[in-house]
Amino acid sequence: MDPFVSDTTGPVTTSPKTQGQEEEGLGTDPSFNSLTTESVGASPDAEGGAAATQADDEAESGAPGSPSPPRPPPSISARRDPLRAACFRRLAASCEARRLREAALLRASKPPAEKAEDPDEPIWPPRSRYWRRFVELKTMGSRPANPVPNPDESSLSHIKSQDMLADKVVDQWDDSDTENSSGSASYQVVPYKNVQGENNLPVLSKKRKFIISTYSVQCSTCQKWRVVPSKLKYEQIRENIIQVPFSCKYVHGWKPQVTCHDPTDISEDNGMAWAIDIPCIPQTPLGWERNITLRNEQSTRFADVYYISPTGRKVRSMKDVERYLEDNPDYAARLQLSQFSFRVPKPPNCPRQSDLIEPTEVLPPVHEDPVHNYMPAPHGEANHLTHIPVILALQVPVMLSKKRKLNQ
DNA sequence: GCCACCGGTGGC
DNA sequence: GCCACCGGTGGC
Repeated sequence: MDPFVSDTTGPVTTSPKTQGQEEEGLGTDPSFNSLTTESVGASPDAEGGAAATQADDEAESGAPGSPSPPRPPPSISARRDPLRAACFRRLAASCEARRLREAALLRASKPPAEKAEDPDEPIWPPRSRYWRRFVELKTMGSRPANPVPNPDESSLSHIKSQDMLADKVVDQWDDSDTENSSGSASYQVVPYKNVQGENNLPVLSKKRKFIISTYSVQCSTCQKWRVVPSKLKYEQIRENIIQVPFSCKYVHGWKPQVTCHDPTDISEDNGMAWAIDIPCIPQTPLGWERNITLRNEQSTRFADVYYISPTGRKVRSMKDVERYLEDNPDYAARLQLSQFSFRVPKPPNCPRQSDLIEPTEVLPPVHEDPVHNYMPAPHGEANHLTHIPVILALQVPVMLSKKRKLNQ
């Protein structure tokens, strides 16, 4: 039996919360029913932001006719941690590579005159369909029939709105409705007029938020990365990955006919930031939400983990959980502290000394047909200037270092 | 005033 | 060295 096909009768996990989550219809449902992104950390200012924004800054300062004055380059040398600085340098390089790739594609598909002179158009991330849709609607000055919520809305809303969001995503990927915005216009960035009839355009904050938009698991056999279509499915895999090492054969639970012979779904040079997750973290209790906040590159730590309770309370530590359960004995009867974990992901290529796995050894090859073929649009693309999409990756816990030692 | 973000600190 | 915990602080 496929332990990761959760719509079967025998899910691997046995906890009540798992069963409850299974009832939400994960499994083979390809409609991406966990679209909630994890809100993650932001740099307090544009200058001190992640190096992922470096390409953005450079592009802005170098763009002809740019209203922004040139900015000084990020002070990589000033960073405290050389390893972390190297990580972010690689990230910046990958972002720049992605920008160049997509810019080239855009040039090939768009007449030069058209890409013109819209000073509002962002340089990085490259102009995507969402931005073009935004410009299109902005030009039309239309009021969508169904203004949709900002994807940055409270993550708590995901439980009740997963199906709705999934429907929207399916609609969003249907280009045939471009002419008819009623009902299925892009839910990402939609300008509309306020009651005074003024254009209420999205506010481009200076804050740069890391948004976990993609969940990926590494095959224990071929070491290729497989994108997991939902956060809940990802958490199921993560909880059991030691007992049941992930393999490509389990991918058919959400994407049929995938084997180790197929190219990797996603590679580390796709322009997104990566965070390597911790195995065997218990699934988030039903009604709760586990969020990861990536800190900026200058911070002494990579990320923070917190839970949002069903009542909306944010807990940041096990002590917080204890206090919450003391204050809410009704929940205490159904919850155990062991269902919570505040272990944080680590940056890619920056393993802790105690870690055996070096991600650089298992880099998958580049896939021409990346994750977006069957993944929902990352919320991070909703606002290009502020959101940096992050891949939360779960690496197989294999003793690669031993293998390497044998080879040496 | 709230809260996201950050860093200090102490335990292991 | 790593990590859990939590208080300070600045932006909104």
